[in-house]
Amino acid sequence: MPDGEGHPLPAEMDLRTVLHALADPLRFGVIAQFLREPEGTERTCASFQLPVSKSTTSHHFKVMREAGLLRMVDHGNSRTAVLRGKELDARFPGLLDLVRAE
Amino acid sequence: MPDGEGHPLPAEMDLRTVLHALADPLRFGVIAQFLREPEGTERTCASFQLPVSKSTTSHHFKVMREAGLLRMVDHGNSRTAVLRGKELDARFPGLLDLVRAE
DNA sequence: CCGTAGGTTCGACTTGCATCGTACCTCTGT
DNA sequence: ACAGAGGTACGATGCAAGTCGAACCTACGG
Repeated sequence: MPDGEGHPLPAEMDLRTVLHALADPLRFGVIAQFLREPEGTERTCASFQLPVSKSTTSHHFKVMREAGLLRMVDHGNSRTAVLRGKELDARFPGLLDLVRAE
Repeated sequence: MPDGEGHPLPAEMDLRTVLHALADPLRFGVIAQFLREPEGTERTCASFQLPVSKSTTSHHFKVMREAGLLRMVDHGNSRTAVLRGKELDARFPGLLDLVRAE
């Protein structure tokens, strides 16, 4: 599957979709972990060691990707996820700060 | 039922609970309508004329109340809902601005 | 060339949430 | 005293979302 789709432009991002993505405890935790690391940090999905199966992990990352929270980067061997920090700050100012403050 | 419970203190408010409450289209619409009116505006649940039954409307207002978004005020005859604007701005700065900007 | 690691997809199951109807409560106005 | 308006509580139902296992794909390393 080519990277291709699943990465909305900032203008296409829907606040309710983003809020729904963040409302799940596992997904919220992933975003919160990204915010504790330097801007632009890349991590594999597996590195979070979520307490669910591999397919469920993939599902959650798909939800976050389609909401616009993450960008999946293909590195040949392993794909990595990156928080779309600057784009989210521009589209939804203050939102990530709220997550960070938690 | 006395007003009593169901009104968390700002410190007790949970961001994920609030995000979940806002993720629903009907509830999001209610909060958005409050934001288009003057601070402190009181409205009955029925005044929103949500396209659902009376019991479902009550359910949605309960979710918003327990999340801390609204305060129900008993006026003898009819109870009214008020957006907890200042408290939310203090606890989750920028959150209501995001809803307002939508 | 094959095994392994990291992800995705698919179908099935299960839990959660929105929804409804009904019954009930509390005030108000008549 | 009673009827109606506005809300709440409860049980049941239907659909969406989270979860899983199994199969598959791609790239890398031995």
